[in-house]
Amino acid sequence: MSTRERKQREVAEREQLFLDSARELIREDGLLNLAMARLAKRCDYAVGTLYQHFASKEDLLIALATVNEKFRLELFQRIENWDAPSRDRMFGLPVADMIFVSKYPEHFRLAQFAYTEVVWGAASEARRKQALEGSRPIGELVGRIVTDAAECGDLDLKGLNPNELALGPWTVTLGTHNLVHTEGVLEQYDMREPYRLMLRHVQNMLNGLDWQPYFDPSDDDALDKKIQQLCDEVFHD
Amino acid sequence: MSTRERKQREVAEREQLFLDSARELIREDGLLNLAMARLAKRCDYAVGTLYQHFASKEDLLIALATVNEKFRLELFQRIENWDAPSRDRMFGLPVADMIFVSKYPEHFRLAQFAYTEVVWGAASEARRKQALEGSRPIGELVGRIVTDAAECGDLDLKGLNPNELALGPWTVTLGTHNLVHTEGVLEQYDMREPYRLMLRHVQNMLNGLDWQPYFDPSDDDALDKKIQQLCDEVFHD
DNA sequence: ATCAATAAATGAATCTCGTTCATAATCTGC
DNA sequence: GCAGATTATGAACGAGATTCATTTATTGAT
Repeated sequence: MSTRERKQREVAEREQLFLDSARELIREDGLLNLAMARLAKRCDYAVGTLYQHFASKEDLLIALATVNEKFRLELFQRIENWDAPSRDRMFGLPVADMIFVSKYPEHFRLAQFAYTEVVWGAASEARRKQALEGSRPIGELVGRIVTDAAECGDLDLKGLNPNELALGPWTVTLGTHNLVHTEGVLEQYDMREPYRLMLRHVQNMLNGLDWQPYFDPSDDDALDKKIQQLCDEVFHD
Repeated sequence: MSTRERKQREVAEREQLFLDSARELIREDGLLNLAMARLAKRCDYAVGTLYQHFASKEDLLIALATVNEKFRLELFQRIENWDAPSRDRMFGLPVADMIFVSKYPEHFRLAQFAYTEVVWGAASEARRKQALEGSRPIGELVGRIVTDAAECGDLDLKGLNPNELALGPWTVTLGTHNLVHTEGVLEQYDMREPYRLMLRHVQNMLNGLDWQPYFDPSDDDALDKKIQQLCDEVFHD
């Protein structure tokens, strides 16, 4: 029955339109100025229609964060499929995040807010489940890289499970994303290149974990080369 | 003129009352359910009076985050004055954060939100300045510990300035705080003790930075002993 | 003690925005 | 072309942030 399929496609397209426009509006006016009525108007639909897709404003925010993460997962997958030593793949993840941020500059600000108790709690059960389902593959992917490293002898887990070990680099990247979105603070300490420092500190941490082969984080040229290599071999676009 | 002084003290006390009550309300009903009218009522004042202290709701949130950080600074200062090797003092900071969190469990959720562009932007210029002034001593304190470590030979900065180096452990702790307040995620990976992992990963990172003396992060007993030592010698209360 | 001048407190009124739902429009199968 | 079902609409409602005209309290001089 092609009518039903067309219908479904139209609904999906409309949802995409709402989400894309929401992203635009947030970029223009900021997260807290996102108004459901304005969003509906920009899309030439009535507010009621908007509410047929999203149970609440919070529901929409979670949905938006979730679709953003899909693109992030895609970048991560390209890293996973990259034929390189485990340590380079692990290091590739924060590099992928930098690329992700350049495409979705508002994502981590949104995520910070969206996964907050109140927003999370005001989203529908289905939406929350969808969000968790969406983040699971990322966790699994990182877990696989860690497990792989342990199996091939690049890394000793020292009693941690792969997720617990991955938490280290995870907090470094998450903390950096959050600091970047914290007004005034990085400026106060005159740090111009937080993301470059993030990469360096991830390398520091991987060294601290004895993840082989050792990398000299103070060697700026070597870091540049690694990044360049990633861009050439994985993100050539 | 004692009348004027009394007046000023009364105003300051009232401001404290507003802030304390706001903290209570947030703990009870969550951040987004904080209503200015309810807050005023709980304090037995009219909304207009509340607005004589805070230019807006956002202004109040920034003020609240700022006073919380004062207590955090006090804990950090006790670490700084502690007569111990530089590495133990550096490690003491995340331990202080754990104690801080047990006293102000909502602080980092609030901070996450409050330092967001929109809230930050809606606060008064004076309030923002006050917030930055309040955070500066913390940065300086951490910077002093790093500088001290470099000077006494425990640490090689390898081209970073003290703040840039401190950014590493900072992102680990900040990232952890944020993950703790992110609903559903840590549960998904079955991580029961995020703060203990935080300490372990900070040690990993300090090892990666070659901050002497080396510490074995996989030695659970040694970690327990370090924490116990800190509690005995610095936080005996 | 009294009074005018000043400062502070008040809360009803306004405005914005999220959400609902009775009604209108559209679609579906016959 | 039509009855019944489905979907879209936007006016109406409610909650909450903010304002400001009015009331109340304080001060200093007589």
